[in-house]
Amino acid sequence: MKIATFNINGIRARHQALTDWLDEADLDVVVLQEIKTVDETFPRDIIEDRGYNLETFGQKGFNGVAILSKLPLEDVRRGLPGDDEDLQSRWIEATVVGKTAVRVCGLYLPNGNPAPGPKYDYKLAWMERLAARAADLLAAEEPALMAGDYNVIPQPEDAARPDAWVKDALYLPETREAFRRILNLGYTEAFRAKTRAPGHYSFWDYQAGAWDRNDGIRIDHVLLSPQAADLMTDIHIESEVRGREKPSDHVPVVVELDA
DNA sequence: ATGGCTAAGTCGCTTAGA
Repeated sequence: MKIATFNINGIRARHQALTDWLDEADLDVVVLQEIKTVDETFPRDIIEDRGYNLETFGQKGFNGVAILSKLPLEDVRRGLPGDDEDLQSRWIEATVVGKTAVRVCGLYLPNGNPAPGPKYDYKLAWMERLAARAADLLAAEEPALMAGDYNVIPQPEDAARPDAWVKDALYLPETREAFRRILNLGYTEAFRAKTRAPGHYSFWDYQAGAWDRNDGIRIDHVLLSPQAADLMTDIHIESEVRGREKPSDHVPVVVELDA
């Protein structure tokens, strides 16, 4: 089962980039972030015409997540539990049944800048709620994964210029601690299970020629429950996508499970 | 401390992103 996460940065502005990639990548499941539209104006046809089932959790203008799957999507849930007042669309999950059933969660973790401030408080509170959901998923003792734009640079080797990020919400010690707390519940960070090498990024800013200078950061992650980690056969970052026409500022991360 | 770019809504600027 090939599962990808991709922050698309506006689904309506990214028809070509998304469909070109979908047509060549041969995926079973995709979680998308920053669709930046309500469900009513999501371009369902470009997805469904390619044989995907589709579940969206949109929002006007910002945020918004979706799950695409060639297999049926079962028991779909929208919204991260733990705060009924939270109106931002940043979490969707569903079960995909291949050889094995896999609980697939797609997430768009808050950016949190500027820090300190209310946006950073929201980020940390959201990460607390994520930890609670993550613990519940582990308790099920089944293959589960949480994939998406975490807006967390876990380690210095995950940035081309770590010094430039020391006061940023993506890299503050408290952010990285909260991310580690989730990992330490018992999750495997899929990409780091494959390699400790520096220089692998998933985001390059549109500004200042960041792509041309390879001034990137790795903030799109896949976390695996132990039962899912046992099934992982490969993972890679599709950085080449960033160099195409009218790209997202993020690139897809693709994990393969024997499931 | 920055804000060189991009998307979307409020539609000629502002907000948000990271």
